[in-house]
Amino acid sequence: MTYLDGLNEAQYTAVTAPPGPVLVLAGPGSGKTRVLTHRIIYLMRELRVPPWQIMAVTFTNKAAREMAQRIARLMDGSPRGLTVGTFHSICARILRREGDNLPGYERGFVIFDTDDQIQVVKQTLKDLNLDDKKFPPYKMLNNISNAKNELIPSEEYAATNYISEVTRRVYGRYQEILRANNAMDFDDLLMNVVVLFDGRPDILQKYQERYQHILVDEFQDTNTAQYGLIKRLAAAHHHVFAVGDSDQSIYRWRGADYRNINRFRETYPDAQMVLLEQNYRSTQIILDVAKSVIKQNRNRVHKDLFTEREGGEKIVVREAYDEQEEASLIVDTVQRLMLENYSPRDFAVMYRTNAQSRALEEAFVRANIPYRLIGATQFYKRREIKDIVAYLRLIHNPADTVSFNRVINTPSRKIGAKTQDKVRAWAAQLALSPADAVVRLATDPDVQHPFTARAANALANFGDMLHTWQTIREEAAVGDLLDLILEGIHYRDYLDRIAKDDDEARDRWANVMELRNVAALSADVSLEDFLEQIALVSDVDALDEEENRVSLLTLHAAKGLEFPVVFLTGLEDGVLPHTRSLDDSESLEEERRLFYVGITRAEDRVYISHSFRRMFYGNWEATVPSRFLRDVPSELVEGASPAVQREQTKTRASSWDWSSNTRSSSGWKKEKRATAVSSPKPVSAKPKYQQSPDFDDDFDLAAPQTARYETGQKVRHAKFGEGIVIESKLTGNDEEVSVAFPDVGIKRLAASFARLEVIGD
DNA sequence: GGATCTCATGTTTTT
DNA sequence: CATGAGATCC
Repeated sequence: MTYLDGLNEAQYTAVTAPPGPVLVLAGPGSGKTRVLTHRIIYLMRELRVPPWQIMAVTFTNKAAREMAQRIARLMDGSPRGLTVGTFHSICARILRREGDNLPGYERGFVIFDTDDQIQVVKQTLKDLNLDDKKFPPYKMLNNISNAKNELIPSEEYAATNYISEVTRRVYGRYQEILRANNAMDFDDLLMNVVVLFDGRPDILQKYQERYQHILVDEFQDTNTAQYGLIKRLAAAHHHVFAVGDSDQSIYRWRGADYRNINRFRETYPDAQMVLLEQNYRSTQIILDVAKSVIKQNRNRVHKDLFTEREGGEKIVVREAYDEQEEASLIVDTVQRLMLENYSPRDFAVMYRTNAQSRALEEAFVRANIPYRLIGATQFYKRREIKDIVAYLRLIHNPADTVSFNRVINTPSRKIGAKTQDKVRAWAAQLALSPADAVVRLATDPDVQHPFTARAANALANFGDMLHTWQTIREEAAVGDLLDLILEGIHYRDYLDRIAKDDDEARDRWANVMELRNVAALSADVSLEDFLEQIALVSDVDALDEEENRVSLLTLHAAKGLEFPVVFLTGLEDGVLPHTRSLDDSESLEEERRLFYVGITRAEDRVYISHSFRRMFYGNWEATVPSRFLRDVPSELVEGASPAVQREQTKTRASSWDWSSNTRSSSGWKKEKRATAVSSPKPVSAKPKYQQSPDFDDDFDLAAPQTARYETGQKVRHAKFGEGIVIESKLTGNDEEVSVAFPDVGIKRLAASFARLEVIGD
């Protein structure tokens, strides 16, 4: 039984538990994926459960992939018929299989993503004559989504006030439109399976018999729909193996409810509970910090995390002056640690909001350290990808009016809004979808239509193309179909036209080619499956995970990952915890869990930073160090306490300009920086008239008022050597100089950091 | 039909 | 500040 050898006692207990409800409370780094995979193998090998009777559910494709891979490795090949997937993909599969039993839907429904949903809500508001200023589409959509996650259909949506009354109507109409488009949104995938099961006990029974064993990962993140789904499937046999950690529940705002963990114990009073408390990731110090942070939350199951990695480096807490300094502190530390055998991939910089990534990126670019931004603009949300996918979707499902609207005049074929309205009205008259109507126009020369010759011609051309694609899509591989589309619509030319510069056009085209590659890779996949795949998969870029780069990511994106060195930034009240959570204790606890998740990602070292001032909506504001820092025991921290650091920053800051042009000369002190900032000394760019006699240039970070470099100047840079200034512009509080260096190429440099020496014009 | 301007807006986002 | 959506102009 080699595969059971390396398990600790608690893991072993969980893996070998007798069939029945099992709840595994797994602390961070306690080997939960290991337990899940080994449990699956145990079921198959020891309990002789056939693989097709096992379903393992995760939230992300990545988690599903990892689990499947680990099983395959341990078993020498993937077991036939084993179901491992996300909630959404498993539900989509069930709905496809039961396509004929779904009231209101036809086979081959498509999946609408968030963008499409917004379009539908806008259409809904128009239909109902509602003002989209008063009822912002995304808010309406949120309400609808929340209702679906709670398994509340539109008819049961409680109209307790004006807003909810409107929401109820919007929700109802929204569903009608989805059905007319033969489309489901993400939430429908879950809810419709539940609805199907509730309406058809025979179908439910079929799946209950098929899936005798159900395993759920990240159980704390389940919402009511997901929990309801599991509960129904397991109602007959109770063979549910749930793994989760309520301390890592950070998706409450998406309907996730960690109380499902308690519900589990109510649903299955005989559930076996297993606590995984041994951590295999972090040092004891890191763990102790994490524990004292999370301890402050109420109503939680206490876990006594421990590790064999005694001691460790103390964590470091630093206050920077502003975001830029915070970023350079981090970059400096990364550079220093890279001299000690760490490589870029060992570092992760985490933040609460995406907006914070900006300053960090700039600092990494400047320092020439490779980084990757995780989860920024998703591949499939890019305009060019959405365009092409819309064509594919329309070919597959002519009822999809959202895609039709997107595509009818993209690239422009001179079919304006007026004509489009006419198309819709005319199609309705013929009882056809707009797409089918346009095809009809192209194929039936006798058809009556209301269009001018010019419009009719343009429409017929489009209809003709559509018709061709529809005809060949049976035989052609998705990749070939895609090529035909690109050619037919001259998409490359279109990109060249709309892009601001060559770079953008090239980027966008590269993305299209990336999509084409994905299509080519799935050569024998049907169009329907391909569309589903790309609708349910978000991270195409997860492919090159092996790249040796520093990771920049939000705390949310960090869950489930681990890094030797972790930087947690923006530990300020208003950022972490976020302003929007300050007046609600539940949200505040979730913010604290975010912090906890961040700390527990680290193996060796944790660096926490906050800055003294931060830009909010265009103005600088002084910050308050995060209340969470008070929960970090000072004996585990290297350096001064936040309060002491704040005093030191104030001393330093008295030299810096507070409101852009006034300077407090009275508090001026000629001392070296109090904290270990090792960034290059900024160069003063103050105009002479502002300088006082005892002015110390070393401390001046204030804005230059005039450009110091101009195009054509010869300059010397300490590292890059001699170069020629090709551009210089003032940016807020600095000057950005582009310099062409013969050996290294063109560099964009911040004048205050680059210390360029002018050597001639 | 496309470019340009103005105005409001402002967490987190596994699918 | 920076972005995006809608209106307005050409």
